[in-house]
Amino acid sequence: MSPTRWCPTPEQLMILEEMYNRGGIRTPNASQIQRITAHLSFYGKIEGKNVFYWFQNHKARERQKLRRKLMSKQLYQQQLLHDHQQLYNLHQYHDHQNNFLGFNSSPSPSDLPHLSIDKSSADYLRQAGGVEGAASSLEMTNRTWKVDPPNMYEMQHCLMRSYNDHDWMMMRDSNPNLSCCSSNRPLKTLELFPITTPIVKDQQGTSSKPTPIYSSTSPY
Amino acid sequence: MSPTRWCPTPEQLMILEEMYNRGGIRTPNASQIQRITAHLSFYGKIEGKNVFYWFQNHKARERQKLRRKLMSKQLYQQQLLHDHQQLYNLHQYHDHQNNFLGFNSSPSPSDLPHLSIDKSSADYLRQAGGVEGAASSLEMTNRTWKVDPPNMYEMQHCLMRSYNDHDWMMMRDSNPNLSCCSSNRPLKTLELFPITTPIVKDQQGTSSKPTPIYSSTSPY
DNA sequence: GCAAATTAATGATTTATTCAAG
DNA sequence: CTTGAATAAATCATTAATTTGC
Repeated sequence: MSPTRWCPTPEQLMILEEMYNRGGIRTPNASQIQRITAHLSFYGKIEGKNVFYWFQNHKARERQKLRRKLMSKQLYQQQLLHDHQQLYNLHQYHDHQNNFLGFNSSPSPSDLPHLSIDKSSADYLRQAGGVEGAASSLEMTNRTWKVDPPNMYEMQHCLMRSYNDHDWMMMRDSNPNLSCCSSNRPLKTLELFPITTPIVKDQQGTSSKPTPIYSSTSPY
Repeated sequence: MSPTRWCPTPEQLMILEEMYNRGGIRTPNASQIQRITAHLSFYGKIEGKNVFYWFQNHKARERQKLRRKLMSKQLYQQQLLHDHQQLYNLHQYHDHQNNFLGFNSSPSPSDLPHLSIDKSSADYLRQAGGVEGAASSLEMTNRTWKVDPPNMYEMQHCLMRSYNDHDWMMMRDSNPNLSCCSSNRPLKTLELFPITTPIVKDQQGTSSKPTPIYSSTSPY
């Protein structure tokens, strides 16, 4: 039927987040998942596994965010200290990113009563003893900071460069060949114009978890 | 900054499309990208990232087109008529899908033979590079965190299975090869153009990542 | 014909989801 | 479970088509 992956509707997402934040649900068990799924299916197609995965990942990533936040706070304080010491040096720190921007501006569930989970729902969904301290609804964006790059490009993506066109990124070229375990070779430069014809296996569709291009969801 | 974006010449575009359609290239690895870039640079300015993005976008948009096409054919209204009433009934709706099947029926236009990639081109593009990724040291401290203890229910590794309803979870399994079917990754497409020795056999689904290319998410 | 105005394509980024190793 | 990495989807942003009025 639908070869596409689950794409949560805003309502679904909101409900899920409500369950996470207010309901304190972290790792719903099978029957909980089923109930949640049934509930959410009103707002769009969804399967139990989607719910499961969502909670898994959301929990993991909330923790990650929290940790990162603490970390950056530490760094920030260190930085402050450091800056303070060097206040009168000639160094100028240009604007220190801070472009972690938003807070989620999603409407609170109270604004959309129909979407909110009512207490009874939350109750029956709540797992026994499952409510944790719950970092609760701090929603931060994933974005942290970017090191301000000498040039515009060097952003994400490992090592993107902008100057020469062939020096765009340090492309690791894994050769999933068998030899991978026998000896670790040092990095070698890639030749742009290979002289010989490669014997190689690889390219899409070979080698272990292939490049195979195609995820199962692809109708190709 | 970003003065202007890449604007592919007709020749470049044609070659890229040839590579995509006839060559079956979808996600070129690093060395392939370099070679393609080198090749295309004859026809105009281009960098590796342009090639990378092109394949990303083209793949995504082709899939999108296809999906739309399929979508319109199939009764799509079932989803829309999912009413709220049904929710609280003891509905047993099966969302059996698991079926994707299409195979791309290789569109094959090449009206300008002199621009099409010839065999040698395709060959060298299939060469696998030899550089192995530098080992990145993981410094992640394992933090202690009491997992939500109450319900570490049976799931975890695959015991999630049908309850009364559909079996919705196939989860990853220690043995992902067999029987997994619904919508998990490791399915491969056949090569449209097995130019090089097709190593049909490889260690199925075990270890070894696909050709890494680069990550699109690393502002962390 | 021809630009300003609109719209469609598509290059480039960012975000979300999945995979699979530890 | 936790987590980094890979990938797909969504989105942003700019260029090309195209429409429209003159």
